[in-house]
Amino acid sequence: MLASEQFRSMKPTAAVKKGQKRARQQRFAFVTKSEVDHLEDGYRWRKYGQKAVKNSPFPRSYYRCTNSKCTVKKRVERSSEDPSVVITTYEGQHCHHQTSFQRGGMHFHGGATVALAEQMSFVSTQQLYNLPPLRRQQMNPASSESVVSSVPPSLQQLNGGDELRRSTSYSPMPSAAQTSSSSLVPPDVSFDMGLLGDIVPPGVRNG
DNA sequence: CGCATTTGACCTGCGC
DNA sequence: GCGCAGGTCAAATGCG
Repeated sequence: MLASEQFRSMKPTAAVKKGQKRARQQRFAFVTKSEVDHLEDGYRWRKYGQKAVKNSPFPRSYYRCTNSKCTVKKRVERSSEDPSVVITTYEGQHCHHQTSFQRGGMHFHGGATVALAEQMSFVSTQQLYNLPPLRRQQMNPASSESVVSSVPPSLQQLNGGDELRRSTSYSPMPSAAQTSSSSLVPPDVSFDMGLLGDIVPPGVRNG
């Protein structure tokens, strides 16, 4: 309570920072079928806020990359239509490698991560935010291979490639496809997007 | 002890 | 100009 009062006095500083809010950054929306809100995507996220949104009965959570040099933000909200569907919106791009995928990581629950990743389906930002078209190679069915190959080998190593690759190689998730017509990418690609961190860059960074 | 999460309040932008 | 909704901050609290 008292803290709040002190807080107010220093609020002005916040106003200054607000300017960043309007900054146009690359945004990527993912539709993930999961029971948990906090999806493991290979990075460490720190929750900095939670807000109830109008369109959904579920609160929206705001996460920020724990890397002080990384300005990537993530919004996580559940679909009002399908509570089991989690919509994750990434904003910005990572300037570092994954950190939480390391074995023994406090927040890394191996199986869960993979399970989630495989269920991830990329949704064109345009569909959700009506943003200008993004150059996404993933959009081309024929390029799916190139997408997979675009995954930095080092990434797979970081993640314990063998384990992940095995996990991502299993059968597609029909449920995910049903979740939204936007799941136009195969499981492998979906997973790729799940680790977006360094993925974002190729086709979009220049965009 | 350090880090992550929770929570309430404040600020900004947009629509009416 | 006012109100609403979204987004962010920082102190407090909890957990490992």
